[in-house]
Amino acid sequence: MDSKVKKEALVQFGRKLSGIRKARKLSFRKLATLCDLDYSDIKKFEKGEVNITISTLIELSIGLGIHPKELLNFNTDFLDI
Amino acid sequence: MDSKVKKEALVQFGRKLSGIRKARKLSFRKLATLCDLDYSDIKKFEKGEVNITISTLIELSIGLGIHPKELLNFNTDFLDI
DNA sequence: CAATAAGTGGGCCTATTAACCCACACTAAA
DNA sequence: TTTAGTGTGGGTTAATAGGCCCACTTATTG
Repeated sequence: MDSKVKKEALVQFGRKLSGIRKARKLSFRKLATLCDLDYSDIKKFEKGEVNITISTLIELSIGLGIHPKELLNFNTDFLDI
Repeated sequence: MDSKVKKEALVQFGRKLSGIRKARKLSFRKLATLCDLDYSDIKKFEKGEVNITISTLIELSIGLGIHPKELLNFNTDFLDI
């Protein structure tokens, strides 16, 4: 797919994740513990550097206590839908 | 993560994708063309055999003309959230 | 009937995700 | 001052997703 769209989607996702984590006042390491993920990876996700899989997204949603779809609840003006 | 939860999430996602595709009366090959994906892979997604990444999910949502979060809009009773 | 489209199952190779670890600087609190 | 917590950047290795291709069977339709 168009790599610009892909990159933008990952950045949007990262911003969403970052916003939710901060709203809960969780540090990277706290969230990582809750999600059973590595703390340094969370940062990479938030920077949009990693094209994560559904299972990782599920882990994040479990750690944050939200529905997985919430993590994709961002603006999609950059998409042709 | 617990592989049972992961498996269940992928199956739920697959069912959702399958339902939306059928509602639009799209064959695997038609949807594959719209999404710029391989037709045999769509089937694997719908069977929950592949832990797809966000960018693939975005491609599917573009092809289906829906918001990406819709593809994760499934029942999450199997999750502890 | 013949041709076209669709469903199904299998396989291959490369890029990269998942899952780790480590080190250092900075801050705040004990 | 020391300790604990945090942000940040960098790295490694095994597993697997992405992106392909092919073959066969089963509708559908012209």
